[in-house]
Amino acid sequence: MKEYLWPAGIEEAKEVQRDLKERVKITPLKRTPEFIAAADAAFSDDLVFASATLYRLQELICEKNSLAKGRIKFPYVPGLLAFREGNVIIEAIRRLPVSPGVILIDGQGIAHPEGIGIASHVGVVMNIPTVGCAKSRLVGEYQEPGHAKGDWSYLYYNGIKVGAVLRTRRNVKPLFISPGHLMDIESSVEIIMMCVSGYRIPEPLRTADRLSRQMRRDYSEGL
DNA sequence: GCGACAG
DNA sequence: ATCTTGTCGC
Ligand SMILES: [Mg+2]
Repeated sequence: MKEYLWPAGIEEAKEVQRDLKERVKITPLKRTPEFIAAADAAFSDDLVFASATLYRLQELICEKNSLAKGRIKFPYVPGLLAFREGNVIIEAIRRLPVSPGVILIDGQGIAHPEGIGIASHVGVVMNIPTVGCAKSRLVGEYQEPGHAKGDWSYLYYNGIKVGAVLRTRRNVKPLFISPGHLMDIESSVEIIMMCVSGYRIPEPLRTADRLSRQMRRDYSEGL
């Protein structure tokens, strides 16, 4: 009665990361995908509500949504976010009618202490290109980007470029973008900018965020 | 030992 | 992330 029932403890989780990080591939995205997906999660006392949404990238129009639910199996530990919401998010993405050409994840890609944030983790597991889109910094140094929409600067970690600090809206706090898998920094910035519709957060992620919270609401109300 | 620390 | 009303600024 003192044991936590996690699939993997802190140490085991780190071992999984050491294994997965070797499979992360950073490379420019050749062709612009037709479909892009975004995923996010909301929480209640002991449940994880994940959602995934599918958009046509060029038109930026929503095509489909999907959901998945599970029990919380891991605490939030900076650097180990994937073990808290990764699995449920992956299940939600798998429930989409078509496999997306690229996925946006709420969190870091390789801009992570071990080079394997949740976006990279999900990308490697699903073997699909992913982009990490975080609202704040986990690691790295950078110079404040210009104040105009589209301005950005590189994010460095241990002297290496690991991402971009991107202004998606004029005079508003920038986003921390980093490639997850089968993607590079420049391609990531391009993809994100194609998804900004006037708000700081890219449209698909705004939708995923709303869906997961709506799901939690409906569930708590017994719907 | 202290401070930092995605969601 | 979540708990929550009003308030400031573009
Ligand atoms: Mg989130």
